[in-house]
Amino acid sequence: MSKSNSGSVTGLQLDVLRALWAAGTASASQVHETLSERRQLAPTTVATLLKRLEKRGLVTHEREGRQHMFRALVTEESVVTQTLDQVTDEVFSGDVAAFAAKLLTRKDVKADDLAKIRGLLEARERELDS
Amino acid sequence: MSKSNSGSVTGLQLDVLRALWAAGTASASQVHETLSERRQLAPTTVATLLKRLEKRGLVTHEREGRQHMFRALVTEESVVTQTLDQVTDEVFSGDVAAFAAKLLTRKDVKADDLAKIRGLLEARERELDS
DNA sequence: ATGGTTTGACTACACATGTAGTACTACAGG
DNA sequence: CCTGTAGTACTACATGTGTAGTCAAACCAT
Repeated sequence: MSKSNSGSVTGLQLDVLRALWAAGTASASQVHETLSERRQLAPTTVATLLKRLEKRGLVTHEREGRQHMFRALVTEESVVTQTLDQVTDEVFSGDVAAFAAKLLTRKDVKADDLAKIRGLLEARERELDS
Repeated sequence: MSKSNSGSVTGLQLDVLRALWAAGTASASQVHETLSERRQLAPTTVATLLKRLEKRGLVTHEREGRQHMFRALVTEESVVTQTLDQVTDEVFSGDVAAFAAKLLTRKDVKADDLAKIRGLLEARERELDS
C-alpha cells in the first residue's frame, strides 16, 4: 500500500531529477554533462546517484544498446509538493498560513514578489470561491 | 562568529529543539517526557539526540548536580528561517514568489488561510512601501 | 552502609547520502 | 584481430541519522 513513495529528495537528488525532467530521457553521462555546471562530480558518482534513485523507485531505465537510458518516474510537481507537505508538517504542524506568513516576512522578499503573490492569491481566492 | 551555523535540522531534531524552546532549560528526561506524546523513544535515544545537537552547536548544557540541563543555542526563528532558505534555494532556485505560488496552489489551502495570508501580504506591502 | 534507581558515557548498528575508485565488458577504430 | 574507450556493475568509505543497549557513577531510602 501506499507506497506512492514517501521520499523527499535532497538537493543533489533533485538536481539529478531535474536533469532527467529536462531531457525526458538521458544516459548517465548526459546527466553528468547537464549537471557539470552546477556540480563537480565524477561520472561514476552520477551513475551511483541514478542507481540509487532507481532503487528508491524515483527513476527507471531501459537499455539501449550498451547504454542505460534513464527516465524519471515522478513529476517535478509531485516531488515539490511532497517536499512542501513535509515542511508544512514538520515545521509548521500543518499550518499553511503560518508557513506562508514566514515566507512573506523574509528579509529578501521584494515588492514584485509580493505583487506576483498577490496575483496568485487573488486567483486562488476566486477559485475557492466559485 | 560567523557561521551562525548552517545546519538544517530534521523533524526529529526539531522536535527535540521545540521541547527545549518550550522549557527554556531541561534535562534529558524532561525532554524525553515532553516528546513522549509525539514520539516513542527510549530515554537514551533522547540523550543521544541532545548530545549530537550539542556537538553540532545547536544546544549546550551545564551540569546541575548530577544532571545535565540542556538549553538551545539557536532560536526557533533562526532554524525555521534556515530551513526555508534552504528550500527556497534548492527547490525554487531562490525564487520566493515561485515558492509562495506553490504553497498557495496546494489542494488543502482553505479560504481562511488565504484570508490570513492576504492580511499578511498587505501588511508586508505597506511595510515595503513605506 | 547497601542496594535499587537515576543519569550520563560509551558503544553499536542499520541505513541513507555524498563521493568516488576499480573491474569488467562490449564496441569502434586501426 | 587487438586494443583503447566508454559505460555498467560492484565495492568502498566517511559522515549523519534513527534507535537503543550496556556500564558505571552517583544518589536516595531503608
